[in-house]
Amino acid sequence: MPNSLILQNVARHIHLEAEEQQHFLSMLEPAMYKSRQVVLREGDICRHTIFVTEGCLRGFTTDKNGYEHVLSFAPPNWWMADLYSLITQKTGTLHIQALEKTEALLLSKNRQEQLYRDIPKFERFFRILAENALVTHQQRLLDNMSLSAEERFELFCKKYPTLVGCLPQKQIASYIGVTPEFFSKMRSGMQKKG
Amino acid sequence: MPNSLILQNVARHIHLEAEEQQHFLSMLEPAMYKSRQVVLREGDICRHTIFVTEGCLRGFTTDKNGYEHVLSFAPPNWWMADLYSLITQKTGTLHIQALEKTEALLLSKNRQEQLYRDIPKFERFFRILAENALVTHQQRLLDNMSLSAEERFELFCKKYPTLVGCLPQKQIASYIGVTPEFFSKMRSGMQKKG
DNA sequence: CGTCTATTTGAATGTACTCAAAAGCGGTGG
DNA sequence: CCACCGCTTTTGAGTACATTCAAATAGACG
Repeated sequence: MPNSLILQNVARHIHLEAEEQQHFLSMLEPAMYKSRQVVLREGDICRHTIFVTEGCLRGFTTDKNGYEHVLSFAPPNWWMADLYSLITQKTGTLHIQALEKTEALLLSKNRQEQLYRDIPKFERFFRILAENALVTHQQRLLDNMSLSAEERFELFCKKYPTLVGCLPQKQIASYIGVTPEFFSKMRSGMQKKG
Repeated sequence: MPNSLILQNVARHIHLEAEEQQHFLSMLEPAMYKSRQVVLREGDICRHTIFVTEGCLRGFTTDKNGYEHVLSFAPPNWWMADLYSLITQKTGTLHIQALEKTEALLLSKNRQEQLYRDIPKFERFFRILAENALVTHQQRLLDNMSLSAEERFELFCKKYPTLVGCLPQKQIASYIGVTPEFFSKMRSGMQKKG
């Protein structure tokens, strides 16, 4: 079941023969995280690309005042890593933590490089993945610069309707870039209007 | 000269044989833009990946109040495109404009896809390019959420020392996400301190 | 149940914005 | 070469969006 999810995910961009599928799957290690478990902490070297099959991860940093800033959520069918650390194999700044009981498939840095050699199509796959993520991040950057907190929240609701219901407000506040206190006030203010 | 610059840029991530170099170069079209010339406007479909060899481009959006927000600068040796529009071939939201007299090499969408077929190594090249850009944008997003305008400006000065001197303040203000008025006040405030 | 965390509410504060106007600067044409 | 024009930068006053700190309330989980 986790295997079919990831194969389906890969199939969105490249076609694999049956043997290639098996080879790819053989490179993955399953992993389980319990709610709140820390998957990667600031200062660690990120050694895996993570594919979530069940549950939800969050990637965030902690600033000098101790406030957390969420970079991304990874519900099922999403990829997650501290990309800077993964690429450079230097210590990173991202925390990755499970928001609930989470199952994932891990592709180690070494195996990923092996994969590029064995099945070059994966260069294409991860190129497309990176390009799409880049588009998303560029848009989010522009949204953060040009929209009010309220508009950013509305956008979040439109883009991630399934997440809105199940995430703690605190996490959404941190994602759109406001304090939980302000987020709460904003919401009660919005209800009055419509 | 422009050709050697782009070959050097590509060589940072993949090795090309002499014939491959020639084939690659044959796919590029040179382009010249005069100062302030618009390269791509909002609503256009982006049909080329642009490599700047001389001068400087800026990519920005205009919000509903008419304010501009700079997504990126492209000095020599940098790539530029409206990636969303380039990937989807739908109309985009980015403006691209020359900040000064600028020379560039253009790789059309069609040719780029041809390039992936002819020389699959380019899948790797553009994967690495996209991944690095993604890391940069992720970091910038987090910086925008966790740092003050002053800290963001200091970071900009560190990261792009060559750009700081030659760009109009207005453009830097727009990149770090403040109004030109506030940027001016911030700078005069900073000088007094040190 | 009791504890721990998330959410709400309030008051005071601050960072950055808006609008308006003056001053500076660079290029262009007479 | 100077004068003018347009654009950028500066300065100031008033304002707004969002934060900080504190405390009360509500939920979730063992």
